[in-house]
Amino acid sequence: MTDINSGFNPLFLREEDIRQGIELLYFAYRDFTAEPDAILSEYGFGRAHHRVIYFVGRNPGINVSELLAILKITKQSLSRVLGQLVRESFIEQREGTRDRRQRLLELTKKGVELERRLSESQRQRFADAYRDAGAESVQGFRDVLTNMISKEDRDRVLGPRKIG
Amino acid sequence: MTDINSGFNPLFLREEDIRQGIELLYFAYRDFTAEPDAILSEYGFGRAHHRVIYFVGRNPGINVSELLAILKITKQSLSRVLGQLVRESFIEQREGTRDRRQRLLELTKKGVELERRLSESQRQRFADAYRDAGAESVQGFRDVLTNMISKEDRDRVLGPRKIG
DNA sequence: AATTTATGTCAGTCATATTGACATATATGC
DNA sequence: GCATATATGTCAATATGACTGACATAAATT
Repeated sequence: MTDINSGFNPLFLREEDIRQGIELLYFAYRDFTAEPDAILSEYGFGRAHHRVIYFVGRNPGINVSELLAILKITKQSLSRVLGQLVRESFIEQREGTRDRRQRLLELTKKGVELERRLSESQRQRFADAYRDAGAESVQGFRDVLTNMISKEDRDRVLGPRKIG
Repeated sequence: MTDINSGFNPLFLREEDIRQGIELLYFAYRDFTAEPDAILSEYGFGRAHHRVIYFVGRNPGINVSELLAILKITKQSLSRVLGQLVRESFIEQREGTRDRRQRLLELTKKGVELERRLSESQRQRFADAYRDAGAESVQGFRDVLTNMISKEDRDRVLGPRKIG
């Protein structure tokens, strides 16, 4: 096995490809979240708050059930985080019109500002990667990641959602 | 702003690209870790154990400091997880030869088996995504993710490491 | 009127991370 | 050889974000 990189052993190469893919995903995800995490800590928030702010911003008027379905966490877990965001006026709730039991969520002006600030750092990182890798690479990036996502979640990323 | 998808507003489209990238990364990472997480819970382990097993497997003979540098966690955090893995014979330690203070880590047979089992589920997911997206896409995937990783970590993923 | 649904809340637990302080053994520089 | 730096370990306290289980309320549905 001295010919590791010469293509004699495709099975080994495949294994190496996988390992590289795993590491790329691990490090990219970690670095991608590092800066938002730092911003959030200024507010005493964590990554969970970011996710709530993100998906409420992305789906204005979303109700609690649908938010839980996207995040795949329990209502007890969401409760504390969402409660904080509402109390500190990053998110506001209104009663559902068709169903008055629902709480429809949306970002306040303050919430929109924080969301912008958080995505800006990610936008920058993405834009840099986009520029350095080129448009074709970006399409490949999308295709591979999309295929890695379970069907259920895939619709969420790709499909034009109508919520609320 | 009725022409959202017609290309009149490149700034908006760029914004949409970013959002899609963010979501792809979020969902892909979550789904990618879901199956290993389930396997780990059989052993009473969590994702932290996976990371330790993974990087020790990838770098046999790694010492504690270098492992800490890769994981970017505190030694107190590592301690509990690594301690468990050592006590339960997934990882063994030997004294450094050049420096007897060092604990050089490697997987036991049992550890290698668990590592295999964990990566197998990820290998499968990656292989499926690879097949569906095609070889060119995989290269794009790699390029974009690589550019998203901070320089420091980039060497870790790409460079041939010699540790121990 | 009975049941289901949307949401909330109380209480306890767990995993993973943190900071700070201190301990020990070994290596290294003067 | 002594002083200092390094590699590692450990005790203690704390925070975040997740979990399960049980119970409560209001509104919608059948």
